[in-house]
Amino acid sequence: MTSLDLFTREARNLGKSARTKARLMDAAVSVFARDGFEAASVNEITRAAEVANGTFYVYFKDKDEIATAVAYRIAHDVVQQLDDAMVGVSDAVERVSCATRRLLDLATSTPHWGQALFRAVWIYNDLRDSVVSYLRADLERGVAQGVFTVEIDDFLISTFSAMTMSTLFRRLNGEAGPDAGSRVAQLQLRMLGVAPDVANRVAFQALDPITLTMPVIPSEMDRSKKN
Amino acid sequence: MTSLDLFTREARNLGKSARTKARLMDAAVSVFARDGFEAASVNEITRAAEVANGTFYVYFKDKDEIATAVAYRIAHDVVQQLDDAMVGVSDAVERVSCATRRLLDLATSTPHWGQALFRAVWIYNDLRDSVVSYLRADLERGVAQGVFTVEIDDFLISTFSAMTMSTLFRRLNGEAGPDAGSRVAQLQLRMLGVAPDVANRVAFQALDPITLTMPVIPSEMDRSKKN
DNA sequence: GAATTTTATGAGACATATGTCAATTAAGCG
DNA sequence: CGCTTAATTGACATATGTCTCATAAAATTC
Repeated sequence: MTSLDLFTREARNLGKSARTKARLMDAAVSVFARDGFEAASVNEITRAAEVANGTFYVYFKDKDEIATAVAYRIAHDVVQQLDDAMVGVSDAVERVSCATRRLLDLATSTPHWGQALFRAVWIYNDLRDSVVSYLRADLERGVAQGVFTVEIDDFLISTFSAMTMSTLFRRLNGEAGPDAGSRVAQLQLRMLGVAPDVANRVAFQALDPITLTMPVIPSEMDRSKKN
Repeated sequence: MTSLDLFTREARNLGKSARTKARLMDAAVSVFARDGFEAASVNEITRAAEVANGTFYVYFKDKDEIATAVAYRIAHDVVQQLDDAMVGVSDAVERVSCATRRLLDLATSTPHWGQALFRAVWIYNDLRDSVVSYLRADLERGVAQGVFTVEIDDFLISTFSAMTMSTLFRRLNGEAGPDAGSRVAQLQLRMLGVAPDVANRVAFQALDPITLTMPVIPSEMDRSKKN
């Protein structure tokens, strides 16, 4: 078990069952991050969680189910926080740029979770859609404000997301440096129709250093998961 | 074995050994396309090739080796053809746009191979680099011609490629329609600094319908693979 | 604190994969 | 043809993984 046992910490005061489940989810995050979704095995997860193999099947039907549970939870928290961090910002150009940059900062600052987020968004389409609904709103706002000169539709949004996600991927692999967030934001803004000098200024302007953490809200979602 | 036994067809007049190897490679392509790189097993490949399990190991050390052989071969052919299809086009804007659109058309017209190409480029970094070296040349040409107003470096190229690749992915999944090539080309040109109206015109202008096919050159590369 | 329910355990049946090898079959050739 | 070499086979040893189930331990209730 690593020191990143965040689900566990969250479940500290809940029943034993909730705590065990949380241990498993934490373990899953680190195993997925280390070995990848496909290569990860249930055995490896239970070993990391320091529970017996059979215990796993009390809480999850199979590897896929724990993956989904973890993925949704992470994405939910991340989106929530990014959104919270932007109350008061009304300029669409800034919102779009900030969202990209903050997402990358956050995911990079906790690479385990970043990896998990990346794989989750990659694999689960509906999850991607939910992450992306916030983005759509900001893009449409920009069109309304007259600063974006593209048609906002699924194609654009997917392409935009792909730019962010590929940057996240390279950032996590060390192929891109700390300025990757600003750089991709700049390219995205140019693509959307923002004048190059404005894109450059906004994408590289300092970001007030809000601290975001990975999972925060001790929500009781996924209670009905056990069939 | 599917009807897309292209390696096999190519090896028709070669020795038995070459034909068996070709069967395996064809089988690998379709299994990889169906199950994905990681989920695919050697057993599944030999079953598809209708040869015994042991035969595989005569020709390839393991799954990775056949994957590499197939991947390099496909990428090599595709790049070759795209390049050939553009002799005489000197305008960088057109070159960049055509390359993206033609790659997508080609990969989509033979989805099996498109899948394999996608996964290959995704997984093998050096392969990506080789595909991408042509792109770099065109981008630099555009800067020299004064039509692109970005700095050409690894980050830009990766982002650019990610846009193409994500479009390929969605195209293969049916999430994007036939105009996806033009749309992504348009966005890429805007990103590079091409004026929106020019980007729009070039990306959507008709493409003379050159027929490209997946593997062409019966090259005898990877002869030294057998240790 | 005894009874009852919930939770955890880990051995093991079963499945599927990898890679090796001696035996078998097919090709090529004088 | 018959002989030699090349190619193919499939059983085998080994490994890894999934999931079940009888049972033990812990927690909760009365």
